[in-house]
Amino acid sequence: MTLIIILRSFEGTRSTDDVDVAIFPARQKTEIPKENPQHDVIDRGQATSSTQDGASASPREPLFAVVLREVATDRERAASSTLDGASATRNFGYLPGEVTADRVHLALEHDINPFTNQPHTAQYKKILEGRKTLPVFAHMAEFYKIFNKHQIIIMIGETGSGKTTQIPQFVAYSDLPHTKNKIVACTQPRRVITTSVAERVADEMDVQLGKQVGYSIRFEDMTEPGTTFLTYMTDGILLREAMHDPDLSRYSTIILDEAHERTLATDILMGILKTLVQRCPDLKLIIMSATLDTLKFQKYFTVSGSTPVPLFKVSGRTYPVEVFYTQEPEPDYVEAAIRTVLMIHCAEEPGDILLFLTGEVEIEEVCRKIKLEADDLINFDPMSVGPLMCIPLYSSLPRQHQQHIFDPPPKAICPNGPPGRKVVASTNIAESSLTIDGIVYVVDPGFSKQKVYNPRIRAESLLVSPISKASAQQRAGRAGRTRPGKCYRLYTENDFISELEEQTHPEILRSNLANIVLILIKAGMKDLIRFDWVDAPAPETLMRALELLNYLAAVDDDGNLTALGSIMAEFPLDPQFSKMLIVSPELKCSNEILTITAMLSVPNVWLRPSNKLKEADAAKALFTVPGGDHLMLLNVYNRYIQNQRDKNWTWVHYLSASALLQAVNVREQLEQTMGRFELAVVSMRDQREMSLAIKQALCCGFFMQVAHMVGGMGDYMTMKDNQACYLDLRGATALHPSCGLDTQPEWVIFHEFVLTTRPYIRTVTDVRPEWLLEYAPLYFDLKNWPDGETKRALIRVMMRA
DNA sequence: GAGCACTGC
Repeated sequence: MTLIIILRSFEGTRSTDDVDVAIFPARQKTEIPKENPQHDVIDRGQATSSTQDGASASPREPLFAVVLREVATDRERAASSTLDGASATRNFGYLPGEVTADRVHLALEHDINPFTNQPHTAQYKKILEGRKTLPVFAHMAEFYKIFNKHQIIIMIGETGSGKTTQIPQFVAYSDLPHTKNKIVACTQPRRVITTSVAERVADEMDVQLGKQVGYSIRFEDMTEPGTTFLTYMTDGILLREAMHDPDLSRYSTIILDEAHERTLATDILMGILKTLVQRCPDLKLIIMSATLDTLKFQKYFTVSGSTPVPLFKVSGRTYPVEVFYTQEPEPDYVEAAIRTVLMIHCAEEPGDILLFLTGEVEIEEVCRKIKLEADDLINFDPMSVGPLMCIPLYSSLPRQHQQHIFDPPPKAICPNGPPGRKVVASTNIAESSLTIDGIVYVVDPGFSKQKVYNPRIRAESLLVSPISKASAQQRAGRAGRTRPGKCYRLYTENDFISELEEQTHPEILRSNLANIVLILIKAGMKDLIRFDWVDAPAPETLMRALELLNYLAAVDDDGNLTALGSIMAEFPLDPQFSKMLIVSPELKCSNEILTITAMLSVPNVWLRPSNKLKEADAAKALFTVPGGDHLMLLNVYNRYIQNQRDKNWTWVHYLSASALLQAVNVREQLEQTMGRFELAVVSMRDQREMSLAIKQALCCGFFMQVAHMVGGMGDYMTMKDNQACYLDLRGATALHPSCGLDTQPEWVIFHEFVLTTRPYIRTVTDVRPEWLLEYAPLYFDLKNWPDGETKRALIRVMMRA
């Protein structure tokens, strides 16, 4: 078994990467030092407007019409040598890869849009004037000097430098992708930014969105093949494309933006592109990042022995932020945060406050307390303290509630009274995804919830952990977007310097990689140990991923992709789900499995507002079905469809309308993928038969997420892996209280393992052990199991059969 | 008898 050898070789190189959870030293009280504050002034970029040189051109001649002709003649010249080089001068030197900033300025000032040959609209000039004030714009000449000469560039562009909108346009002028049927791509980690930036750039280039400039995100392709030459896309989309076309041959230049965020997809793309650029000398690559880990990228992309990949730096345009630290560590950051907010409210100039917390419950609690305290202050002294409004912000908050962060601060209570102030208490969503205008003060306790993956128990879980220096800097920066601001860090400067990691651990070191490994194998990269990772994941994580894929029969014992695995890779899902979907037509329940998969792929649909807990639980109980939580999700979805996806209906039943709508979209997309492989969408009439079939399908995908009740007291043992199925109850878990089962079945399949007040399994359905033995004989090969209650139970099941 | 940080295909 080669797979075993591959796995062994992982074991041999093991350097398990346990995530450090350093907690700040405990201590007594907080003081915000007002005198002698520590300054941490954030670089203020200059807004320099570019200067135009005197290169003259007849203003009416369409420039790119000339370019197109020139390129054509260039090709002819190469073919027949009938033309001399003079034409290049006549046509302002527009040759791919040879353009200069002077020429581009000329084109920008021209009356005719070179990309459409239409006269520019009135708004074009107006927008152009704005663009000229962006810091990046002043560095155009420098950019072309580097870009024309090098295949790879690392760009450091701080917040507000304009890199995301301008650099792809600069590239387009140099690559002239439309003249050679190529595309310039710029990836983003998030969908909203992708679409809004594309829209902005289409305006700047004076073209219609979806024509020359477009975007591509899941569920929405706003591009026109043959016309679009600049595409903004999410990194996941490009990764999917790389799976099908490892040469990414459509592209002339690929720009990976926000590389410092180190999303899974961007990390893998960096690995793929590093080898790809060596193979394809015509492909250019720009890595754009906001922080100084660009040196790491530079080192990574520089092939040993050759000259270093050039760095191109443009400073940002933000206002200085003064940073304060506490003199002593804070024993209770929540309490300290409340005190700091109130202190700012009483003592500081008008300006809104952004407070970073870790999760929904904490945020709601803090908002409630701040409101109580602020009301007390007003009652006590209405003439010196203004009203304070505290707004929660986290992603599962319904959209219309999220909108409140844009509300103006409350008005003064009496005509000459002190003005009101707005506090936004937010999760990390406000660190990079959402920008709130008017924030002048940031309160940063220094923690966030972070995903950690423990390959040994195969579980991802969320842990409240200290943030990184980079993250703290990002949070502070949020105070300086509209005017100079202040950031109060609720930890000591010493802790900042010595306790915080430089960067947040990249996602790839904190995730289950089964999905990624399948994509890489499908893209032809079988040798995962030698894959050139920016940061290599723990060998054990890779081993677990390969092992899972092998159990699911997606890869064979030699580590080769099977026919089944090849189809599985096409689904935008974890491999357990795709396996389950692919077998479901045989079990005559693919219609239902599609729905269950969609429901489990979107955020939690159950709303539970803190002031309506009982009502929400009662509403949820109405959806209960005997079979378990998976069938309950199916029931909710079907009722949602029966009720014409009515928002009102979702509201009265305490269901998330947006999550359900997402489920509809996901389901549609999965159904399309099923269709591509002629997997039928079928149902059974008999309800009892059907629920049995659904549970069997669940077993086909999730046989590794089985728990067995031991001891009869509601303690369950999860089967972490063949080796660790001990009687030891330290590993015992329980059904989560949200579970809809009214009994405690002996064998269950669970969707999530959560670590909160204790280990829980959530979203649970009872199954029969004989199905497990039937559908996953490889995994349940008892020869390899240690003795124990679970093994004995399984042997009894075998004997019965 | 609890609590889903945040993205992405």
